[in-house]
Amino acid sequence: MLQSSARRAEPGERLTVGVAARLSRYLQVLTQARKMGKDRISSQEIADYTNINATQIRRDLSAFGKFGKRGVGYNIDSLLGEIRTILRTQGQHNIALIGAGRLGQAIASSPIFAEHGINIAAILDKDPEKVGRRLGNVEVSDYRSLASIVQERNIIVGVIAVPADHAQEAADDLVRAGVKIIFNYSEALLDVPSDVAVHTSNPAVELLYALYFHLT
Amino acid sequence: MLQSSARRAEPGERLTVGVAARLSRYLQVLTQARKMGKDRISSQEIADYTNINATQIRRDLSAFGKFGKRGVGYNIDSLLGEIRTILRTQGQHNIALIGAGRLGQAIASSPIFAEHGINIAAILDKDPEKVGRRLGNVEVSDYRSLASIVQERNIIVGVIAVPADHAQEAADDLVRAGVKIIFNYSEALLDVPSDVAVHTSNPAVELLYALYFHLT
DNA sequence: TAGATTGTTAATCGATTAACAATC
DNA sequence: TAGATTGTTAATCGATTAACAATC
Repeated sequence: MLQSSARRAEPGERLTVGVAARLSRYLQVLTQARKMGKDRISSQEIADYTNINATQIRRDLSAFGKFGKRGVGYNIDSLLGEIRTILRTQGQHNIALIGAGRLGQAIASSPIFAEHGINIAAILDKDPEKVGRRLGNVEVSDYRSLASIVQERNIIVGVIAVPADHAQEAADDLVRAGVKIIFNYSEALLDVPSDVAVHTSNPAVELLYALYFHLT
Repeated sequence: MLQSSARRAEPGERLTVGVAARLSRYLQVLTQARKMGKDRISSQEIADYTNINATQIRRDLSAFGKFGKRGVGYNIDSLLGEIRTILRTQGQHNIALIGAGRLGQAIASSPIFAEHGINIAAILDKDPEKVGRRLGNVEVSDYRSLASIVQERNIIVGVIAVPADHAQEAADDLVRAGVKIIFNYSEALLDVPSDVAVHTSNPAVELLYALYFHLT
């Protein structure tokens, strides 16, 4: 028997939610560490930046292969490649940004998406003043052309950066255009069909939760 | 023996990370549902908005008391009060926003913090052009007065909304001023003492993770 | 070699879920 | 009453952690 008792994940196997979330965070740390000129990193260093236990990190990684060197750590470039393969995020992904207001402008001008191979392929707004202007590298399009743009530019994610009172309308239009993943930066609760995934980002909620651990 | 086998949490007991995170999310849903004019809600409705299992929600809540009515659901106002008591977030909390650029402006003009009793008590920027202007209800202060403002205005949280290359400097200055909770909206990794909690928000990382479940 | 760090085990703890009686 | 939904049990599964041999 060559098979050891340690379980190694099958290639086609689906990750659990927890593992996928943690691998994504390792990806961010590795990306930044590389930018800072490092070429290797230990599980303890990743732990310091993510607040994820170092043993857990080694365990997560060793489920897919032996990526590290004992006594040395992990090579950042090769680990980045391994995790991208596991998460299947090697390619380029196109997203549409709804809303060219202050938040939309902040998102469009941030390098945060490009760094991870995510391409803002369209920015849409209803305001004629904003249509035609450039934000980042993208020209703002008329909101009414949402459906055709989603189809033409192969967009799979919609990012909602409009005030709460227009968020549901944007979600409805994205769903009608065929988008299955929505990131919601308004505080509104969105009603969508069950095959559409909504991620609502609410800094205030995260803050309340952080405060709890500070106050106790 | 009046004591049942179901364990009820002690008043002084510390919540686990998972419970505190989920309670915070219930808080958000309840806040929004109330704004939409509802006065009661079922565990299934909360489940639909949070993607947290309805049984888990009932279990989380029943650990602290019998807050619902069978056949009816939960009263939104009273449940809000109960959760706020559990999370000890009844009061007003003061935060400082570092950076009055596009992201800072978006955060300052959003109702998302005020809705949860979080008060943006100061906004700081290095740019003389921005100092003195008003964002939301707050006048932008000179970055150099950070330390004195943190002390005077009883600020316990710093929100970093500056470009990555200035984020570490902002973190260092916040730590020196005595702030123990930092929200980092840049993509930089921050080095801070171990008694300071850093929450880095990275939409790209969350997106990669959402994509994984979409693609598989 | 000596020191550092991985990969793995084993044990524990909390999260998750289906099912259903209780009860509004 | 009939229908709906909570509160609770019981069973399972994944997360977490300390410890340490393997090995770079």
